[in-house]
Amino acid sequence: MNHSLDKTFAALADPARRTMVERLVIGPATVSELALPLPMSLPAVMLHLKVLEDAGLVTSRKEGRVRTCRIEPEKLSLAERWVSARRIMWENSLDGLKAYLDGAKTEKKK
Amino acid sequence: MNHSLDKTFAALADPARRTMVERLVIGPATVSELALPLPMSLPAVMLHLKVLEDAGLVTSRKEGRVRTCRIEPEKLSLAERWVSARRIMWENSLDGLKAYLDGAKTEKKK
DNA sequence: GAGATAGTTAAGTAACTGCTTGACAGTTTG
DNA sequence: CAAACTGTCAAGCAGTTACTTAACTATCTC
Repeated sequence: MNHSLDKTFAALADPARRTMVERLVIGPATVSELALPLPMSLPAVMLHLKVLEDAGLVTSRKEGRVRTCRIEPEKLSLAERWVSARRIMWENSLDGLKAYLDGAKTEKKK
Repeated sequence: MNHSLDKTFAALADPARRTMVERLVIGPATVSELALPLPMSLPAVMLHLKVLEDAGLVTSRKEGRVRTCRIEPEKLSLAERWVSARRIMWENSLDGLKAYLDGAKTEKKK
């Protein structure tokens, strides 16, 4: 469980991989399409793809000589839920409540 | 901007650091308190704390001989927003729409 | 079947991470 | 002041990450 979050967050920590994810949320893409905007060699892109697949964020299938990649959004929302749960916990804490109220006050001042 | 996300996600990719964050959303804590559940030396915890501070997820202040750490939730919600924006994009894509409808169907079957 | 296309493997390298132990510094407390 | 407490610095080490280039395989297209 935690191990899964490790890999998900680690995968998202790299700008090249986030760029790949940003492309894939629009729809499936080939390896070359993913590589297009990235300033690196194809083998390097393959390694990033492997990291994303290992994290379960992306799956791919090879048909003929083309590998088509698509996003796997469950791991994405797993990460989202972890973060939002912590933010909510913080909002329910005294520390967070105070900061929230202060924030609301300065918001009004605007 | 992207650089900030790099550090935030990288910081969250480590279980020790997530444990520290989980402690801090409850309220401020000292370095020793953060170290208590972690299976490592104090200097190691300091390094993790440095990573969290570098990412802007945590701030700390030393009073006397005690360093008190507290969470800084803005970076947390920055990461949250990046992920949720991508999930929403995916849901609006044909790929995501299809998967969503399929999901709703299997959900009904239950 | 020759050549272009799309991807893969291998080998090597430079930099970064995550830890350790040991020595040390500043701050209370008895 | 001496001892205990809380944290910090430094050196060093093992393992991982993020690439590179070069060579290769498999698949289409003409």
